[in-house]
Amino acid sequence: MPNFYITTPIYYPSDNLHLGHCYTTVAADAFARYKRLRGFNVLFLTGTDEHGQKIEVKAVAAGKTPKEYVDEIVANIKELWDNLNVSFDRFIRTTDDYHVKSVQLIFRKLYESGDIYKGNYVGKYCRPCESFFSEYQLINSNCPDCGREVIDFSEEAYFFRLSKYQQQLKDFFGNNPDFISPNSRATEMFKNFMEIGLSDICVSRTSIKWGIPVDFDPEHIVYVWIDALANYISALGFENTQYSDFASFWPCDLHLVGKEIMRFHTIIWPALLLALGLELPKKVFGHGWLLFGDDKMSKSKGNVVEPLQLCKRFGVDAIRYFLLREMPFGEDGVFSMPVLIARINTDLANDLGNLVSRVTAMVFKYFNGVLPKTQQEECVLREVCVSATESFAHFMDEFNPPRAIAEVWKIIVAANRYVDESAPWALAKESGNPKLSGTLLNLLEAIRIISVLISPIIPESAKKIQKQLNLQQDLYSWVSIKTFGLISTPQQINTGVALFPRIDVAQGGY
RNA sequence: CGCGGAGUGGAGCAGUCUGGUAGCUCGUCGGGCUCAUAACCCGAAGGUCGUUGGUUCAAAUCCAGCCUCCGCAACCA
Repeated sequence: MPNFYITTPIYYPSDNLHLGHCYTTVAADAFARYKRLRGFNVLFLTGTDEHGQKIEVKAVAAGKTPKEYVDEIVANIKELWDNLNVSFDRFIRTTDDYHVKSVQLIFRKLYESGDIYKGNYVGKYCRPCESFFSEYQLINSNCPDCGREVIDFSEEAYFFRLSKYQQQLKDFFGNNPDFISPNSRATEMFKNFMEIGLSDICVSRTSIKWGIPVDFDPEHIVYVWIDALANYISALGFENTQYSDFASFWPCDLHLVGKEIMRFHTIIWPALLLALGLELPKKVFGHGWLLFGDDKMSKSKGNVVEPLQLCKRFGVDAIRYFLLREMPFGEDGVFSMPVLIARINTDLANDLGNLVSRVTAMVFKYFNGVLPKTQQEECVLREVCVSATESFAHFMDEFNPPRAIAEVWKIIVAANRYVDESAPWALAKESGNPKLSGTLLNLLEAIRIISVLISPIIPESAKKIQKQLNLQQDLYSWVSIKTFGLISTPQQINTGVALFPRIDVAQGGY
């Protein structure tokens, strides 16, 4: 069985997560589930990046130690992933002992090889904000956050020789055109950074206390680059004894990240790996942002929709479906209540939910819930199912959920049309017409295939549908859905409640 | 002249790489059906594809200029 290693970014638990974080994680989950369905041995990693000044400050304000503070948030995050049915295999926290150990060993290794050296960090500092800025971040020579005066600042720090790897990185990009997806982001990275030239980056701070100390120079705290990025290999057991999956799962198949951290994952991270003599990841995919109204959704702007509340109100799968269906491939998408509700009502309730409902209802109405022994009727659905399954796989392999989902809906739409055109209620009037059971069999078959295809997207609903169909488990495998016509009759099916109740906007649905 | 992305019927988008009668979803209007979650199916109206110019037998699609909006711009996890 081939291995597949997929990661989300590790999230910063300075606050509870918002819907944007959910998007990244749910997308990664859908890919992980899809790969498992295709027979891959998947390792799906997520976690939290818990060090740094912002958390230190937040904890003090809350009257807690940093660890107490993040423990609480991390518990919330795990609850959130649980509610969203995120099937991660491993959860790493940068405060985990084994990670701390790995980071220290990595830092030491790079120092000994000369890729890390001691130098002087020069910048601007805003006292009230306790923040550092580079010269050109300043607005009118003042702090970009509060507008007050900044002072010159200099401290001893360790630097990583990023500049040394410029040519190697260029060569790598040239030889691996698919390394960065989508393509527009590759262009952006190349034009904005590679062509301008890379300079060394500062990888330690003495002004921060909450972090991993450099073990041979404990005044210095390892700065976020190495601390956070190293999670992808420490979680496999690189330079620690907690796990031993490095040999089998590295290099990573897919780092799924937001577009704002592309630079770290496509330039700094590969350079660090080169310095360590390790293989580079196969792909970094930079997705767009979930916009709320017209703004980027962010904690500081306060335009945050509470993910747990959304799940409670509309159901997990409605939220998962919305996120995966609505976000254009690699680009920004917009969230709003009306759009969410429209998606639920039209796609989920009217198309999918109603299809399952009307077909199963007919099996009960005409056959008391047991479809009798019958011949397969030739119909258009066979062709639609086969081609949609192929296209679905194609788009999922390209990490393009919206297009993949659209393929499933081609089957759903065709099945609804098939019901109308074959008019089972008319067939039912001629008692004993074998066409009636044959028609319903075709519809159950289509629903079977639909249930498998959507299982990575909306797993809970897929399971409910499969329970209603009441088929043997092996008819829900990927191999089985390539063939239309595997259900044998007689077949008893189960009743079920409405999969996706319509949201009544007039009744104050939101 | 910092870099990149976007501009397509009322709304949201696909199509642009590999030129060849402009497509999807929602909405609107008309019709059909009655199995179903007032759901489903069919049909219609509606766009000179931001703008100007060029290449071509032919351009939303290629080239050049311009306008508008957005994001990024090295230590902002």
